[in-house]
Amino acid sequence: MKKNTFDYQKWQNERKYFQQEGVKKEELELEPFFNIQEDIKKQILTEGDPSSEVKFIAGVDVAYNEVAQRVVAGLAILDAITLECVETAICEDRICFPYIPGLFSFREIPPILKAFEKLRIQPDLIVCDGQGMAHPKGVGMACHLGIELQIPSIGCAKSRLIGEFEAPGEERGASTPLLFEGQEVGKVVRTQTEVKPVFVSVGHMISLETACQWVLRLSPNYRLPETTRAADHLVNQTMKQLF
DNA sequence: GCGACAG
DNA sequence: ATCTTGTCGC
Repeated sequence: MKKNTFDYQKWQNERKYFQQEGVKKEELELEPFFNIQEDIKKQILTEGDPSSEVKFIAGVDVAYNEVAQRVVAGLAILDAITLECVETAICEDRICFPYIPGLFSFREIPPILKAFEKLRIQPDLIVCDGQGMAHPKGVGMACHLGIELQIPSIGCAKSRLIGEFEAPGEERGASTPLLFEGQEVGKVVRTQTEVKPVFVSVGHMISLETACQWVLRLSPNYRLPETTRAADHLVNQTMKQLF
């Protein structure tokens, strides 16, 4: 089996790279990706409170059709005050990377960046449907995207990837630390009373506390932030219509 | 060696 | 992620 030498620039420019090479998940050389994650990790800023400047917030989500090998990445820009969707953007493309826990961002970021290019409004904050620093190497997709775009970002995942935690209180707003190797890498946050909590972690240029405040503010009526819900609806609707 | 494992 | 019916409730 020939080994693939990974070129990040090429990967970003030609998202069909792996598909063209016919690289299977099992024979994928992981070291190059770990090295990229190491570089990204050094750039992560875990402090910041952009709240006063936040006018627009981007929700990000991606839908897949494995059979057709197609992917739809979607962005929903919400007004930070009214939570109304003021702009959307999508990118429909071929799937370029397999799903591998820990390397999730390499699968989702290419089409997401394409969608960002189509945006008229530049958001002041990004909420991702996945982990930030609550990741085996501390570099979840929210970190990767935040670094790539140099925009404050939050990871808000529906389930756990790493770490241990105690269940938070049943009341909306309750939270407990998510611990990994002796460090607090995120928070388990109850966004709705007696509803399964979400996993919040820092992406880039924001503190964990501020990130949790935003997730709560963005989830007044449902378990997930309105940003994620809007983006989710957008990509599912688009994929459905596309078949 | 045996599970666990964001979407 | 996606495959999938009905059903309970506001």
